[in-house]
Amino acid sequence: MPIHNADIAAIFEEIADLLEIQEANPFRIRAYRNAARTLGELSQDVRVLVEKGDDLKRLPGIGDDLSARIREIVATGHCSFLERLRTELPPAVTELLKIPGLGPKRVKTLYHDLEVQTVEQLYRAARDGRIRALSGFGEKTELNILRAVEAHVSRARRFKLVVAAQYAEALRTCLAAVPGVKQVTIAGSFRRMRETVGDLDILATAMPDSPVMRRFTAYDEVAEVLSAGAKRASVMLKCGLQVDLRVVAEESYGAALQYFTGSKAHNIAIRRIAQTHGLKVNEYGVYRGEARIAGESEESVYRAVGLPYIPPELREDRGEIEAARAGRLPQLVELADLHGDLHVHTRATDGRNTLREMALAAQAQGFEYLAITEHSRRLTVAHGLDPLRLARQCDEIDALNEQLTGITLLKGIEVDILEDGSLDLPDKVLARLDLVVGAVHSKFDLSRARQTERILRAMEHPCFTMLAHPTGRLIEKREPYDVDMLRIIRQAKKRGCFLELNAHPERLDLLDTYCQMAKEEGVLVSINSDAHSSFDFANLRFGVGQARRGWLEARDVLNTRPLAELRTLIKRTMQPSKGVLS
DNA sequence: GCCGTTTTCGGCCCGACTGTTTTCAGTCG
Repeated sequence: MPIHNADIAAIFEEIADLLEIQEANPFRIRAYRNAARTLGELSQDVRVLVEKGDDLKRLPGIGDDLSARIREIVATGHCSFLERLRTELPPAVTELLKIPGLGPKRVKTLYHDLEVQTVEQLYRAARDGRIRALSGFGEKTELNILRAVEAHVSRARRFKLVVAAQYAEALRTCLAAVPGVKQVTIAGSFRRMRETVGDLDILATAMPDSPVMRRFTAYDEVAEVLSAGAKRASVMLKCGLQVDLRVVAEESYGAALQYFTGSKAHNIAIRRIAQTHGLKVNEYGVYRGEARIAGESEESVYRAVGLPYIPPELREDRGEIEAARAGRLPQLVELADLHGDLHVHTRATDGRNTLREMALAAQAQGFEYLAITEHSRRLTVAHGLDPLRLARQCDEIDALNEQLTGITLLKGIEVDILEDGSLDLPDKVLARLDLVVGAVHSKFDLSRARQTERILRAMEHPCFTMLAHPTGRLIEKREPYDVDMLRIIRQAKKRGCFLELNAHPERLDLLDTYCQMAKEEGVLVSINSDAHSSFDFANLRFGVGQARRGWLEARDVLNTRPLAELRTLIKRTMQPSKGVLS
């Protein structure tokens, strides 16, 4: 079985866990974790790099030792260092580190004094009252462990951004109304527009006597108060979402926002830079010795360490700091840059609104064009269009375009890509359309090679304009299908066609790293709503967020183009030489 | 174990809260 980046990352994580329990040098542990992170986010296959003889030490956080370990893992499929560690400690104990409240010190004590190796053994030890007797533990800790194990078994999940947004907005409104509160901002991964969030981080500025903390812990959706101090509190909502509130004085707002937005890796990198300038950055400000020199705004924090403002979506320590330093930060795309939407449905198939309703809703968004792209006949569950029904819809669109002013409907289709890579409608039918969006809706489990060939072949079709939701994943529901995205992106470049970034909050597919890849290869991405109702245009903000996380600028996005330019770009994807279009 | 605007050696982000202890270690974000 070929070794994937994720396999190597998992090995390094396990090594870090075991070293941690052995109380190894913390910086050595961090080195393994950093390397695991680097590999986990790498868009290229490390195995391929190794086989090509590339120098792995080019990768951040990979030096002599770790590159040798990677080579060993790629060559043999296992890591002798990890195997040696496993003889010293049972591998199952690393599972204990995942229990909130248990760190390496406590896990080590539990293992040595009570021979606890597994979560089940931990549960029994806590239930039987054996943990409270250990030095450094007490009754309260034992109870907390018991509850943490119960919660762990029921598995704390991540929340889709759109779901977290509902809780976040309600809480923000509630807290903003508390006396003495000045500003309330949702920070954390929510502000960075990650596709899912593990918890909500809320920042408030307030007068010292404001009852904001009390109101927060007494909020009626709170199931449990996890911790509560003067400056910080954590609660668990009834829905299972953890919320942390941090309260700071107004003068510290920028520093606290920067700190609380993260990511952790980004903040560590920023603080390290601050050190080289003889500065200290914390959530209250930027300090030279005792003197506070910045912190009222995020801009001031970045300026103090010699950097321009970095947008939250970029703060992942994935090259944004180097880009900032070099003055090469992207001018990220914004919702207002979009001129239209190239993927929506109507009542003709599985949408809820009529053509006219969708057109008017798009116009209300300020759009200049809207492509109607129904499902094709193979997708019977969605009542997909056959050639006759599609022809009728095209006539309807032509007629409606005569009546509408200020918005143009484009005739399209979301045509199924069949298992062999052919398209689900005859060439002559496709040739009448303004654009053809191809999508995989079946046979998700093909091998990587066959799935990739299937899509590449579909893209060869002379009418093919755009690949919809390129990996097919549904967040928290369905894994992406296995494809070689680099090959698909390069094929798109060769063919001059486009990739969709589907803004549906359950899809958000392309992933951010693939957006970056598309940009680097010079392939335009279209941010589409895949709207099935007139309300769904609201989801475009999530798509734009994902695009920003992928470093996309307005010029990297197809549907920021005015209609005339869009038509020219689409026309270029057509290949009349193949005869289909004549 | 990595890395270099002070460094090829000696550093490596920083503070809040909890619980157990009685001045602080452990954990978390």
